[in-house]
Amino acid sequence: MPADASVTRAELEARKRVEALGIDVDAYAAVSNIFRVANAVRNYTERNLLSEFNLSFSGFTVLWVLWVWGPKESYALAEESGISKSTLTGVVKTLERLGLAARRPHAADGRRVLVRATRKGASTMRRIFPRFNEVEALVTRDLSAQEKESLARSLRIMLHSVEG
Amino acid sequence: MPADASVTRAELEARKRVEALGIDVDAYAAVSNIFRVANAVRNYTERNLLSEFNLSFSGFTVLWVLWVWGPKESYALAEESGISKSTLTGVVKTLERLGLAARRPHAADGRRVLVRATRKGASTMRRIFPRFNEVEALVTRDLSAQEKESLARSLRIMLHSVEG
DNA sequence: TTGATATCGTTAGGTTCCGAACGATAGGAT
DNA sequence: ATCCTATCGTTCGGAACCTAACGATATCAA
Repeated sequence: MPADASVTRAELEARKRVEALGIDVDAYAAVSNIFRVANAVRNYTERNLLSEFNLSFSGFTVLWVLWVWGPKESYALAEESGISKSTLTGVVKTLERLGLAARRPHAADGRRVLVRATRKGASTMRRIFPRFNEVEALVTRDLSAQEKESLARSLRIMLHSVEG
Repeated sequence: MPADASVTRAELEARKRVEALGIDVDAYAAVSNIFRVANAVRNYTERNLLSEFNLSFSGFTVLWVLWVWGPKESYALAEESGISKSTLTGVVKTLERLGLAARRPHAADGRRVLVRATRKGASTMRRIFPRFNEVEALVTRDLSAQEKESLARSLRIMLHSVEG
């Protein structure tokens, strides 16, 4: 059975409601479906994988960034993780409580703090990430390699537009 | 100047870190960029548009659903908005405080509650939605119509995979 | 009619999340 | 040396967010 790519009932209803307003329907369809998918994958992952490790999606993301980039200052870590620095304070506290991350003062600048993944944090990521990627593979299983690449490419272009 | 669709430095770093783990890189690239874009657009919209109306992104989404579908029971409203029913209770409280939504008991079933957009809620949506769509158009401005359609199509396929 | 079971929305408890305000530190300028 | 300003991470207050548990209502069987 081929995968279903038909427009959902919700989308049709929405279009009917706004079609008199001079709306860019293609832009609406693209963006609204990004939110739907992001939401669905996030919830799925939190329930079926991250809860096992007492990690929130943000906690996972922050730990992931530390794992990939190595120790990072708070501001840059928040930026890269897509959360505010005040939120980061709380998330890092939780990671510290779980023994997955640690803080240390900057050698030369008393204001700054360096956050790093602990050995336990790194080994946890090595266990989680392959399973996270299994979810990524699962949710993209009905896309061809070419479709996946095209999807990623379009999203990178959008990222450039919204961040620029 | 053509839009930039090159792989970001963050992505390259991530690939280096995980390439020994037998990872599906195409799936990773597709999914991780969905999160990045969703996050960026959400934050951008909350700061530059919704804050003007004291609305959170969830508040906007719930009100949007009510506007499009008409009165809805709590469970269905939560489902369609992509949040849990307990979260919905709080969001609807906020919308009621703002005078944008109202609750009424179900005629035949004492357990159920119907939520609807007020007149003020509807008029607020008529003001917000065109501007929200402007943001959608902005963030997709460097995609062709065909690329936008293809993007939405791929996302619908993914939604089907993760929700099925 | 009563009792067991299911369903609906809310509450409870705890984490995440944000912007704004705050202290502490840094780095110039004079 | 001492201001002035900028920057860093934290705290604060309030909303959003989840799961689990709860009361109220509904449903159906005995």
